[in-house]
Amino acid sequence: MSEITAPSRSAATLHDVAREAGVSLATASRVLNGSTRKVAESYRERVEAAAEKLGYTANLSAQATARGTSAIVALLVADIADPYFGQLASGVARGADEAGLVVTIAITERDAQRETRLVRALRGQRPRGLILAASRTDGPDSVGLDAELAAFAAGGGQIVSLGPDGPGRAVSVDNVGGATALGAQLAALGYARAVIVAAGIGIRTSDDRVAGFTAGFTGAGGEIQEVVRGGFTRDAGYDTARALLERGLEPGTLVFGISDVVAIGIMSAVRDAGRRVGADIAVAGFDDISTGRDIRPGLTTVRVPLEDLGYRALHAAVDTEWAPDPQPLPLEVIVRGSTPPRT
Amino acid sequence: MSEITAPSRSAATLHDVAREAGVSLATASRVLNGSTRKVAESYRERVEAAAEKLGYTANLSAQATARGTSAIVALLVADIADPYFGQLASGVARGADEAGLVVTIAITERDAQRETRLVRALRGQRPRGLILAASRTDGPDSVGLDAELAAFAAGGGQIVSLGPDGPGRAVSVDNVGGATALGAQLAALGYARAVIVAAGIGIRTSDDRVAGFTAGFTGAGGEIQEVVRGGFTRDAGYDTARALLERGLEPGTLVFGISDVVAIGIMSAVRDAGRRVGADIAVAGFDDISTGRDIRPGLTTVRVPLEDLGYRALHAAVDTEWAPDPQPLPLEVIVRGSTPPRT
DNA sequence: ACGCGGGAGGTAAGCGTTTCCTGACGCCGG
DNA sequence: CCGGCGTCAGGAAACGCTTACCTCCCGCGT
Repeated sequence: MSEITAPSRSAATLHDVAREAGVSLATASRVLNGSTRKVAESYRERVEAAAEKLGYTANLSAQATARGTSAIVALLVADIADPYFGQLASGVARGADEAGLVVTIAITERDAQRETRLVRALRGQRPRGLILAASRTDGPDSVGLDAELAAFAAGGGQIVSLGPDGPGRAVSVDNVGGATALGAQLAALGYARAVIVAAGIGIRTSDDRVAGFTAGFTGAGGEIQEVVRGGFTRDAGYDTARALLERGLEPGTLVFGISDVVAIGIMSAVRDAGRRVGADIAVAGFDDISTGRDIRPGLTTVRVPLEDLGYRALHAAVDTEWAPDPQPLPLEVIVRGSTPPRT
Repeated sequence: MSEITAPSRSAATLHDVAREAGVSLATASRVLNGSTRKVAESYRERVEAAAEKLGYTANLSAQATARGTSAIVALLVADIADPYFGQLASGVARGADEAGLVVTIAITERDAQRETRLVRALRGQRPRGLILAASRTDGPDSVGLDAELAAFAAGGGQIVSLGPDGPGRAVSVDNVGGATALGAQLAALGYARAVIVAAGIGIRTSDDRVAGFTAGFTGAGGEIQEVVRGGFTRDAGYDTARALLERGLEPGTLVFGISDVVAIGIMSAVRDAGRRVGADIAVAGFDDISTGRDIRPGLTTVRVPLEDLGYRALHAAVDTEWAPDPQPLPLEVIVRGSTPPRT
């Protein structure tokens, strides 16, 4: 037992530990926070015991200022309640945990100004890396963002973009290839007419999927009747599909939603219009979020390894050695009941 | 134009700004980072211009060490890909953004040891508050956790628990009341027999919902045939329901899943067993996650304002003035197609 | 004209760590 | 027995920021 430890209002510091162990700050630091230097076993034990006793945990902020580098990775997503981003974030978090890093998360709500503001706020933490998962458009609003990102990069931070042409390192999947395969396979199933519910023009993910699907579908003899624009949300899918249905949609038409979330909205709109998903109006999506397994009919889609993608993004953000994947991750088409064979 | 600014490998510091503006550190600090003291307009402008020019953003780590208090709130969830936690996290993030705080997130994967480790890691950031949303059990593993939480609280951090009897401030909903209402309403719909698929004994949320549902259902003349134990996941629901179905389940039985995620698993199991959800086996859940809207039949459930809950949790974590809600948030029963009237 | 008070900028002492550098000590070879 | 060298603990200077305190100056009252 040592002196009475006042139930302090602030956490134990390294100083406290050193005093308790009867060693210098330097020694305590070396023992507790990975230094390459050797410390005599007896000292080491004393320090460890003291730390344990006091419940000491290094103050990461102080560590960051002293070391000039933080143990933080920032993640920017459009909407964490969206399963797409949820699964992605899962992978990021797993990788961060393995690497002993902490993830801070911010939500853009798909608002460019907000995104700029958030990047600026996150920049304050001097994170090692910043993962941009909020599929953003390069509209006029992006100028402020670019400045923030440039400042971040200038400060030595690593930017990672999901998708092939964002700033920083890129982690991407083969949207074009996956969509092409999907289109071809659905045409082979007997679909002749398709409508695409896409997001805005200029959003690379959307554009690639539209292009791929179009190529695959028409290449196999199908016809794209229309590409309508919504967004990446369930409600966008619902509303867009609803408008489509009101204008009239022939039975047997296939509606391709740019993502599963959109496709799920489409399915609901179809049903609310009194039509049957599958038998009457076929629906396909993209991503294979886990919900797709549980809705009926099951949603035909393209499987994207979202968690894996998040994991890769994390590594792209923090590894010093990094090479872009030689080719984007290949994707797999999954046919379920929402697109029954049509013969 | 001033001297040549080397494209530095590290971000601009307050020092740089002060030099650029030709003022002292103190003045620059006062201008840029909220101080009560007045600074002459001319100085203010100079500093602001310099900051703008250099793309300066305060180093939050340094700020935290200097001020002795961080702008961070930590959030611990079981699984961020689970829509329940996703919606919750949404509310937390929104509140944090409003309050100018940053959220760091960690994922327990429902593993008590991991949770302990994560709390320790998060503690390193000296967050203002720690929101415990990972519904944890108070098993033997919790002793390490309790020590970490105590240490966190001793350091002046505010702990917030979701649910009525965790450590720190509590933010909770009226699980008992909601479940009672649900049970009563379903009994009134004509259901006479129910099976409950719950999580482990000792998990308060599960216990409360079981107790409430039982009270409501039996109170209105129904009979609880069995309470089986799984977990809070979709797969737990699926597997448990599957076992139940293999043992035989009379048509007209109601299966109450402890959460929507579980109920969705149950629905899939029912269908995979060749039975019909609703007409044959009725299913009800709890939470009203957004997926419930899009599956067919719609899932009967109790609406929990998850995002709002997250928002409240954030405020419980950071507000100095705080009083527990006089009574837990009331909940609303939502009857959908998964429990058709049975007459 | 002088003294005094108050307003506002600067100086410097922290905050909790890391890390460079000094210096004590022990061991070896000559 | 002494010098040299290697080892390892400790002192102290950073890191980027905040803030208590000091100082200076201006304007006012008498």
